[in-house]
Amino acid sequence: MFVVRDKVIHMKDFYIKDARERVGEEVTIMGWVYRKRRHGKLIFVVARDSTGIIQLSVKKQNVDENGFAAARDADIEASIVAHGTVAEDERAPGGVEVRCDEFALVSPAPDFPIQEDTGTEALLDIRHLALRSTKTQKIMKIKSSVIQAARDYFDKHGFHEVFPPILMSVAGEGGSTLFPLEYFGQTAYLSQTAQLHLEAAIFSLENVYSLTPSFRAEKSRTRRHLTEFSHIEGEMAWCDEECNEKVEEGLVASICNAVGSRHADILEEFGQDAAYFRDMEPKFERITYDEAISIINAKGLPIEFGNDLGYEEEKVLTEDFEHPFFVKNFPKDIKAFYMKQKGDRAVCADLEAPAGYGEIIGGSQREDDYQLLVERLLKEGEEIDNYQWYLDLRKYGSVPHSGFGLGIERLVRWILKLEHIRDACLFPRTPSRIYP
RNA sequence: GCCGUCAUAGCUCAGUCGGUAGAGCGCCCGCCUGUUAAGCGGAUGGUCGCAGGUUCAAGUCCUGCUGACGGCGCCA
Repeated sequence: MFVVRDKVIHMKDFYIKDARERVGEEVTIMGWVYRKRRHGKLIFVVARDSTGIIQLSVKKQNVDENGFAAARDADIEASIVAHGTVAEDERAPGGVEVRCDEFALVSPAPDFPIQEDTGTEALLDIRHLALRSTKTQKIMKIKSSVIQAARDYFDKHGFHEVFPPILMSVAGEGGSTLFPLEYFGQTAYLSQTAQLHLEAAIFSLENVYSLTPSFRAEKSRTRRHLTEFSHIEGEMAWCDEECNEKVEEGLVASICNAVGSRHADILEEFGQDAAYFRDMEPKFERITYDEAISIINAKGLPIEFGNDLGYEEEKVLTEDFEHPFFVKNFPKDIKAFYMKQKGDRAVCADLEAPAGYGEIIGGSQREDDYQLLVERLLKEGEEIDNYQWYLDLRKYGSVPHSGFGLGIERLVRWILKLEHIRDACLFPRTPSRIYP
């Protein structure tokens, strides 16, 4: 409850998106000043809230003296409450405006530091204010729906959400760089994947997923990397790699369907075809690593068999695909120790987004044999003691199982074709930015 | 870790051959009753990233440093 000009207001009961259905009615707008144009005794205030923007026309003859002064003094991003009648008017942006009979300033916003031509760096320095932009607002709505759709999918398919630890004693994937931290006299690390702990959880819940931040201490300076990202990971007992890919494509297609049908307006504002997402089928093409190598070579980019696909290779490989697709059966030497192997190959698949937006999912069937895991850990120079708990999972009722990790920001970036992955993040963390 | 670019007003930038620091926008003041990131007039605004060097004179040339941005590698 708060008081504006002697009126007690208990809650907001009008959102700007509903203006068109409320033409002719009196409403109370609560929001922030988005734009302002003064014309002497007439002031146009464009207000925004979480749902949209609308023009408020404030005429001196229609409001009292304090109200007019408030409209005159309300700076960009000042918080305001206004009352008036919703009217159709083709002179107003969007064709609807509110003709105000009351206008009050809730809190001023002198010298808001963002204007039209503010550059990337300056915006990142004041991300806590820049996230008010309608662009960020829309991106975060998409991200929210992506996560909701993912949870819906898992729920419908018999998964349980679990909450693995973020504080870890050892690496999840050998070689990757970890953020160390002081933990009561010993060194702990921020999790770079929940996978190992999810593997433990399947012996209780069989099909599990988690949504956690993951951390990578690589000084990656690219449009595809963050040091902290939102990670959806799934792990399934009694599930081979084929089964794994079915879950992955089902999940991604179902997320795309949901976003396509719920947010056609936002997709189109970002230049995307809503129908493409709404109608996406959970049937993604599968190619092998060997086929990928041939395609890349055929396109004139030489790559030797046995090498991992770098960004240039991914870009060339993905440019002709319309939908996301799997690349399967990478040579075992370029993949992680925990993947099941078959001959010289890892039993794995990465899901690549089209048009060079990069890997969205990395997944594999996991090695379920105790001895083979011990051998690989030793070969990589790891301390077996650190992994004893993980090895125990193969000692007590081991089962074939598979799992995957999906990068939420990468998926959102691909859906909206965002320039940079940090645009898909409220407070992006990169090697050079941990503030604000 | 590697390669490259950049750093001048609150923001976006210009600054020629080394010769007293500029513009647009914003903020502030004034005018304006239908604007569409309005328009017109006025005013304000600077440790030229930091340190050193060359020179009568450095935003400009040289050296070092710092920071950010762009790209590679690593990955989701």
